[in-house]
Amino acid sequence: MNILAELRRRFATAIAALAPDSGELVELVLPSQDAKFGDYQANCAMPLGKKLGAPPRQIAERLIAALDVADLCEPPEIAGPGFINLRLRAEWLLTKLQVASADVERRGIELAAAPRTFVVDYSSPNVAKPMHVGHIRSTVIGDALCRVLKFLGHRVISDNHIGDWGTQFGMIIYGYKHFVDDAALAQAPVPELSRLYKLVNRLIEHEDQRDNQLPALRTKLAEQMERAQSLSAPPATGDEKADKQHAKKVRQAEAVVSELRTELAELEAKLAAFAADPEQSRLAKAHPRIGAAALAETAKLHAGDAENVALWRRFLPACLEEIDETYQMLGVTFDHALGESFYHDQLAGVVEKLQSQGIAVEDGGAVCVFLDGHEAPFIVRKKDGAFLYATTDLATIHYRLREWQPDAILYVVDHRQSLHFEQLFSTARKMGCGEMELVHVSFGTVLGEDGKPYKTRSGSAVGLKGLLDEAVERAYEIAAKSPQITSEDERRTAAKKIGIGAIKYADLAHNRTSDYVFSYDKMLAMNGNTAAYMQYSNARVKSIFARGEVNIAALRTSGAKIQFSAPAERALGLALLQFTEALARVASDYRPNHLTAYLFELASRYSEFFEQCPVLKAEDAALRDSRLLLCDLTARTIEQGLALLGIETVERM
RNA sequence: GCGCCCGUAGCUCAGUUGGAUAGAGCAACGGAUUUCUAAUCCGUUGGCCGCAGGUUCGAGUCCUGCCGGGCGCGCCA
Repeated sequence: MNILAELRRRFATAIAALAPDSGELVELVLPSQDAKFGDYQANCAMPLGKKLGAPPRQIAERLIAALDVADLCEPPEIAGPGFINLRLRAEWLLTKLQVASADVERRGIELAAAPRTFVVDYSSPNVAKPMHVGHIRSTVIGDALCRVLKFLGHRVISDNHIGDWGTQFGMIIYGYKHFVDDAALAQAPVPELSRLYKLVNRLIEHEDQRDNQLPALRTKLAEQMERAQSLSAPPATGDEKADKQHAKKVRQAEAVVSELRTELAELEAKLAAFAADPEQSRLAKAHPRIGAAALAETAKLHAGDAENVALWRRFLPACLEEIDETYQMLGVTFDHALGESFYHDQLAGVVEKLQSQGIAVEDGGAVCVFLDGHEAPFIVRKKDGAFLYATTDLATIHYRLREWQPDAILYVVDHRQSLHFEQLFSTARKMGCGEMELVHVSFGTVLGEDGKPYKTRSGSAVGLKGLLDEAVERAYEIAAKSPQITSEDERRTAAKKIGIGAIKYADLAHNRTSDYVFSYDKMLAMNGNTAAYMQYSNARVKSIFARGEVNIAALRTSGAKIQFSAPAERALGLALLQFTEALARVASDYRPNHLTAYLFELASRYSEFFEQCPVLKAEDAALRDSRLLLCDLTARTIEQGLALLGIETVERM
């Protein structure tokens, strides 16, 4: 039951009676922020008053007269400039709670009246490269969105657009041809391939740092120093504004120089450290221009070279296995994992189509799409003939359109790629993709406690597996503290659920559009808006049934009635009925933090209830049953809510 | 140079798309209780919502300009 939607339906009729073309004003029916203003409030009398040229309070009266809510609300009240405050009738709430309680399958949550088809594109790691902290948000947010949309009755197709056809594979092939340890490969392919990738990657990185980055940085530093120098002796113009702007430019130029200096020092230190390792320097000397060589292997693969294609076929399963291990740990699955390689034979066709439609033109040897509002073109074919991820993404849209006819494709990808998606979507629309909604579900960066992007001390990306392991390890301490858990086995299982849950919840609880600071201590805290707190709340609620030896499943369908004997019960009951609204919000703006906020709110309502209302020691059996049912519905809501976030619960904690 | 995003309590973050007196957790301080799991609950302190204008019944939210920060910008993904 979606109370808000129901109230809006009722108001739509009333508004139409006053002003036929003001349907959008139903959006101004909202949950009240303060209980003293009732449960919900309608704020449409003010704009309507303006439109109709009448005092808002008078409009409010006319709205109420035209409004048919007697079955669900107490008589509406007008307050302030014309707010209409609505308080739901207890009997009505109780009826709806009773329905939710008895509905074992879906606890009263209705399926979408108009189901849509969503393709959700998320996670998208590069095979060969170990997954790192940068993949966590996409994976976790995408998974949660899939679960919520599916639960609401939509058709959801999750597709992991893995990078299985790029340069990293060239590196592995190069590594295999020059550094392979055959015995190790035969025994355990995954670690050996991983070793090869890392080795080649490090050599290429070093080469790039030495031959490209270092000189470039030096040049840039010299330029900027010169610039700072030339700025530092300004002619005082007497114009205050111009002088201020000049001073700002000087400050900025100096800051840039100091930043570049630090950068240069760091780079030099890295190169020195590399040179100090005799084995590494030997390899670097033995493999000059390794970057170009790896690219050549990639090019051969793309060109269909028999040996490289065979190696690709041979190595890919092992690489996927490695990734799957992480997904298993996270409890994340996909309907499809159609990677870049799946589209490689469709790319030429995409470019041809763009050109024949006159959307793309050749420019400087490359095939480009020039778009309004963008200076830089969207390049779909390089001058050397190779295709880019822009090309693959367009081919992917075509394939999805043809194969699944989606109403929307969601790309759960970090915000730095927003320009790419703007261009991609514009180009796709030019090519024609109907009414389909294309959404970049963007998110911010995971930061360390210093406020900078989360990195290891040496400056490399933090491996995802290690990150998860550490969370589980730390969660073990929580499990070990529980007097409820007695077996080592249960402790281990609980630690996994608490640790993984903590990481996921911390991520999902933040507004995805902002960056957030990664902190084990905060995410594993037993207080506040964390998974551990929610899991603990749930375990505590459920412990009541065991202690009271209650067969709660039987009670649900026994016909026992829920009643409100105290304000805390009513407040809890109302919160329980608002679960649907939270889910609807998640689905409408693709933001799971609406659900975490709801769950935390629900847990607070439950705490107050639990404090004020004895359950097992209730005055009489009927009240005890009623409260048990409220407890049960709370636990089921928390469990269902966490499950929709991809988070498991524990029985004891 | 151009474009996008951000600035809310000491810290970490919400703020239902323009609604009433801006919220939560942590930290600090003060209370409660013979526990249904004290991993609790209640209260107090703490805010020029970066600054200045504007729009209107009403602005943390919208528009403009500044200040401060992040990110991106032709052949990487």
